[in-house]
Amino acid sequence: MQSAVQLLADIDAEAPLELQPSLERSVNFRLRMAQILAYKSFEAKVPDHGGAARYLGLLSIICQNPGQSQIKLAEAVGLQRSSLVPILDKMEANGILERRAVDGDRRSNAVWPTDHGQAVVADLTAQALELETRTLDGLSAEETDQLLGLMDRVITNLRRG
Amino acid sequence: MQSAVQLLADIDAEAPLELQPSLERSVNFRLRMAQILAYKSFEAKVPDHGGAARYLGLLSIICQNPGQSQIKLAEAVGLQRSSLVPILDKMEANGILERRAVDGDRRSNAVWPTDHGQAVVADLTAQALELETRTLDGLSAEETDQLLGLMDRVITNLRRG
DNA sequence: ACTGGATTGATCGAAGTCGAACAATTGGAT
DNA sequence: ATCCAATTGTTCGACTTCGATCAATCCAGT
Repeated sequence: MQSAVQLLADIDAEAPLELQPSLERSVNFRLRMAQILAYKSFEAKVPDHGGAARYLGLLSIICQNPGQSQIKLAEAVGLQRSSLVPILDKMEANGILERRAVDGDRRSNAVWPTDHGQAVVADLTAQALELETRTLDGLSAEETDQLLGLMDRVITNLRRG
Repeated sequence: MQSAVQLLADIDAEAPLELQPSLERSVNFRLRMAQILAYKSFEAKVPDHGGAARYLGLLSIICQNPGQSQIKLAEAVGLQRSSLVPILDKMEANGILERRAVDGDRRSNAVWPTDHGQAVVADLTAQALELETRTLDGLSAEETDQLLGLMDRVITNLRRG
């Protein structure tokens, strides 16, 4: 059986290029490749909903934790708070979320989903689950659990890094 | 045991924000998070060598497959060929690689590493292996093999997606 | 009550990536 | 030989993210 670790060019190339053998055997390299493929796969097939598809993680957090400040949201998704501003601007303009004033702190905004935003998240989440199903095709329930558990341990290690 | 799947904010936050439960259990979400963490972890600790650290994968390919065209290199690392131009410009200016004329096709460039470029790749590859060791801390050899195998299957699935 | 440092959101410039162009070149069909 | 589509590298404008900075606001210490 051929290793799935080939370079991205292999998708439609004749003579695959090679990496240093030590990199080719690396989990980190696979992480990068899998993430790129998953990202492209998702964005390619999903209606954009005005920027929502790209930031489903963010929007999901907003729905599950309505009323958070922008700074907490930025931290939660690993963006700078300055990067979040135009993203929220766009989603607000598209009627997906609202910025509301916080009483007790006039610096802060509370970010709330609109009804439309909640519907969009539900739709996109369903499509993310479809991608998940495709991603895990052929893996048994036990193997899926193994993979999730091992990835959790890797993530814990990287956090401490 | 607590799940490693928390949002990135948890690194130094008090009250973790939550995702939709279905997303929280997802391999794709973990892929994204792990990749972000690994990327930051690597770039944070490694000397830049004039842009080489960021493009270790590319540089590794160039060393293992010297003389390739820019278009093949771009495909191999998943970049547009237009995006590769300033990257190669910079590395060429820093003496890490060369663009040589190809006899038989005057449109094409052959990209070759310099001696210095090869030394840089060796150095960076060693540091990538260190990150790999940290990433896999606590995993047995069998578990590491399991993880690599499962990720290969996931990647194969994503390719077909 | 006041002051100084911290926090929040916003703004700006720099850098990276993409996609649509473009010029030069190649190769195939006639 | 000649034309026309495809290929290669490049340039350009749009968009995204970051880091530094700013104004407004909050809060702790006095």
